[in-house]
Amino acid sequence: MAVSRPSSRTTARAHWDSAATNFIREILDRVGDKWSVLIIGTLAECPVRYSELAEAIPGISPRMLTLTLKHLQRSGIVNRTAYPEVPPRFEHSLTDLGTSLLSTVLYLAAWPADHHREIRDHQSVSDAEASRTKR
Amino acid sequence: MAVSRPSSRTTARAHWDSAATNFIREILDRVGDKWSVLIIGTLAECPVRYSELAEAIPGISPRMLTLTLKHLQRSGIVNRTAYPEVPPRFEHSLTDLGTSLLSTVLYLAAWPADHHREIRDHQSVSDAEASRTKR
DNA sequence: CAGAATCCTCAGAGATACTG
DNA sequence: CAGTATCTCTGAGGATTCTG
Repeated sequence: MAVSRPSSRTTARAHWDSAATNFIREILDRVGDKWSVLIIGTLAECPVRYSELAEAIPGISPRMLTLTLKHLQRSGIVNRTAYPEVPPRFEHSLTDLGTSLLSTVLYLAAWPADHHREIRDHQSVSDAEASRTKR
Repeated sequence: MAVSRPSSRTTARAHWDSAATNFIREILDRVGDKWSVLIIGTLAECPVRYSELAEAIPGISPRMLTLTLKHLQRSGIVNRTAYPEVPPRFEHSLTDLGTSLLSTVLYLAAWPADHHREIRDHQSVSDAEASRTKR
């Protein structure tokens, strides 16, 4: 990662340059929220209608679905195509950029799957500690 | 990604099962916030003291640094070691779990770097559209 | 069907000041 | 040095209702 390490010996520690933090913000702005990843994952295979999205993602409100979709469209992740039919149909699909993002997100989602045991083991330990210090 | 696709033909669309959404929540809980990734990245190479972290991460308040560190400790990402010296010294380092998370986060951070051009190109397009519709 | 508008709330984030 | 303790305030997100 792009961390600048000043050559001067007076500053012993590296610090984040603004470019690196901007990269972090860039992805977190796109996939750091509650719904984006789920939407991106749902659009993975084929174009999806608004109501299908709402059905596929339990718990999302129409408001959040619309807002997140707009956000993803602005970010160039999602395409929205209108079909002037009756009843009206709007299909949402991933752009090329969105597809590339999907693959990194899949990588991300693999982490808790791969480390399931370590995560669970740690939790029992730290829960025990918490109850001990509380007493 | 673990998406269940019901075999019944009445439901055309896949929907997220709770295990899959839990995986998403799991990482987002850990790296979805503003500071966690920066802290994890700073701890990458060697143990770091509290004040070094504060210096390395511009703009973080003591409160957020403490809060995020505690959160990461609870999650088993970060170790905190106290050295009973004068002046007191506390070193924070990545656990094994934290190191594994770091590598997936580095992968994540590569995305905006790799797609820098596409992202920028799209932004000029959508900005132009925005100003056109606004008029 | 696919949303837009409106209202509400409450957790997260910052600033500031204090302490073992 | 390495944190707490308060206070405040913004804004993400939910519920509900209305519309092209």
